[in-house]
Amino acid sequence: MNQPKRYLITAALPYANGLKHIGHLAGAYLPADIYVRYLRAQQRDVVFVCGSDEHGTAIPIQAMKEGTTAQAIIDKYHPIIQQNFADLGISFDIYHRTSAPIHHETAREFFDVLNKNGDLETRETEQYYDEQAQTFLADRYIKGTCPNCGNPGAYGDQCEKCGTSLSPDELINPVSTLSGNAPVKKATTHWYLPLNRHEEFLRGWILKEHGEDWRPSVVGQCKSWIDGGLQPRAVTRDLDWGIKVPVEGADGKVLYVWFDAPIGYISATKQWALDNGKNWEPYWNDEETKLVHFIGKDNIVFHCIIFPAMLKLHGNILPENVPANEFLNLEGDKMSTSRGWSIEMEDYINDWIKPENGGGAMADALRYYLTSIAPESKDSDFTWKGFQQAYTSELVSVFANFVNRAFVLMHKLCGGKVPVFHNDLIDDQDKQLIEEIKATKEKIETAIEQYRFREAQFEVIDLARKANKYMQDKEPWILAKSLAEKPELQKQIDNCLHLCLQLTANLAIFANPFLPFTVQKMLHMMKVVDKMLSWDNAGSLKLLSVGYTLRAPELLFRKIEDSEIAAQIEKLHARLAKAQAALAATSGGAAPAAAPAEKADKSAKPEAAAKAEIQYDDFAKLDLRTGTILSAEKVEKADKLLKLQVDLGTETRTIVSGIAMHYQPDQIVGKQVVVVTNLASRKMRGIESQGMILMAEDASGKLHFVNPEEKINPGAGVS
RNA sequence: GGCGAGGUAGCUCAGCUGGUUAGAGCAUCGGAUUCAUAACCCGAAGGUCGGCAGUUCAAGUCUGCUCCUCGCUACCA
Repeated sequence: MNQPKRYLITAALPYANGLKHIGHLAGAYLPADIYVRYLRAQQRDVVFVCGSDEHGTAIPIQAMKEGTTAQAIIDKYHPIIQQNFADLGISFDIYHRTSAPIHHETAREFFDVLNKNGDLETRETEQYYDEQAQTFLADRYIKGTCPNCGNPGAYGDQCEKCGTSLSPDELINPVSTLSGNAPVKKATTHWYLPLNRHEEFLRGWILKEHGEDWRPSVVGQCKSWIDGGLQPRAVTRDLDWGIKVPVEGADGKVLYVWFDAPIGYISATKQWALDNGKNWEPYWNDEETKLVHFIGKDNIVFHCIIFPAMLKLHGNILPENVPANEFLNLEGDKMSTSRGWSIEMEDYINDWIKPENGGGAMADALRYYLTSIAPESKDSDFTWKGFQQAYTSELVSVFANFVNRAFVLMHKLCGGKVPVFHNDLIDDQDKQLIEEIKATKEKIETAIEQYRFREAQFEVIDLARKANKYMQDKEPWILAKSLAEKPELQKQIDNCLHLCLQLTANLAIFANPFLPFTVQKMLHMMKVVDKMLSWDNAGSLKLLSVGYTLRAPELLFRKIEDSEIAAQIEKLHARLAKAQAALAATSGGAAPAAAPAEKADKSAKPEAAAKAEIQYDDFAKLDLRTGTILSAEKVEKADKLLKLQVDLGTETRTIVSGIAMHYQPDQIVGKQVVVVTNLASRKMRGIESQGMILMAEDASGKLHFVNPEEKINPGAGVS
């Protein structure tokens, strides 16, 4: 598609259960915004849609925790996130929300079409059901003991302490969080999207058609999924928060959030069209529309496999590209809101973007640094020092300094007006600079169109660098000293500054997608209007009219003091300490060691996970005994498992334990441990495990043996 | 364990179908300069291209093995 008729650009819908951090910004929203601003400058027909993802179980769960309703949660976060994006210059054409009626209609229609066409399957399965609440329980509504780490407050989909993904069936002693009762199994029917039917299509479309133009990591990830065998995926759930399944008798069932969320792109487009008197249909149905999804790498499977399969079945166009980014780390560690190691967009805005702190210029400062370290091909690292350095030595010293020099000199040496260019005096340096301007245009075009924003932005600064050198070589301030005896030198001064000013105007065009706030300031100084930023004007040397009076220079950026950076770093650590303390307080003295950032973000902080009260008889069912580890070896093809031989006095048992990440086999031989000896045996990795070792987890997530103060005889009862 | 993506100067990254002394920006050091937010300009130093073997006249670039990081996945009592 060389010149598409129109573009539809999407950025991943943020989940409306909390604030979003700068890693999200760097991963999806910023690159998408740069791309869109670039397209707009080219007068392309482009719509940039995004919005809050407001369904899914984490929303009502969050509501329970905050003691409010699901509706209140989304009504709280939706406007905050929307405003955060606006403050950072992310220029959505619409920031919609999936709770909107038009989205419900759109998603139901979508489901309906697939269902009526026979593109879905139904299956009956056994699911946990809360008899008191008379409802099926979504995974998140079931709690129990984590089979991996023993955390008693693990959820049915994931243990937040150890980060393990779970299914409700794996929980030990499952309990409904609605009534506190043990749930029962009950049959329920659900609709499935049989992805397995589309393997051939996906293989051809992704691997053959886009094997070259999509990012290697995206293609690789897809290939991995397809090769792993695509399975039917449940499209509906038993839950009361979401979009009702549009089928007779499907009461209490809603569309699974992964199904309705991407459809949010379509409903957002519809709403945008309504608001602007446009027709939405070509954007999703016409082959000449270029659809691009900007996402983080955690979203690849949805946007490259599942949603395209849905779109194809529904008769829509498919994405032309899905430029997924990797992750942004923070000062060397994974970013995670729940762990307290993150910079929320809101934090940055409060500390830097408020008018008294720097305003839009500081939004551009963040945009600049995040783009310069964009995790396009691998995870990258945000550091405050790096932020300050990139800002000071590139944005300010090279870019802003050139603009300032050109303006100051123009005012000092050319009477505050754009000087005339004397064509008869043009020299090789002038010609070369002019060539550089034109070359920059093409370099930026090529880079942006291939989603290489880091490189594109580099070219902007690089042009400013060349401009600095040009000015340095020409030295108009030196020439000015001899004007008295050689008045003809004024012509050379004029030529130099004429070019520098035209180049400044070009810089504004080039920088516009990246630094929109700064560029507005430049336009003001040059007394020109937005229209000048049209991409067609790039490369032109007639952007500023000869004789035109320009405003006095004003600094584009303020200085960032070392103390500010030190304060931010300090703040970061303070927040971490605070979050860790809060976690420790609520989860019985333990904090997650390394909860996966994304997963942790989508769920709220673990709450005190007190188990239901039991009677002595319940406890007495356990047969706990001391044992001594006689030998330990790593289990083949399993990262976490050790196979232990444990001496229980009267017998020696084989126990498989998930502690390999914490102990070397030879470290633990001879250790005394406490064993649950009457636990039903279970086979793991082909080894029969005849018991369970009790472990305690410390605040860092490390496991420790629970054992007698002094060594005693193996087989001693514990009670 | 399986799969995927990466591992190139202190940092962030370029290096296409193998071919002159492996490049850029930042940081560092030295010099020059003052129009400019001590910025700009010039110069220097800095890499056995994760490791080992192989193919080749020639490998950062191809093949095999291996180590490390990240992600997905399996295992998880």
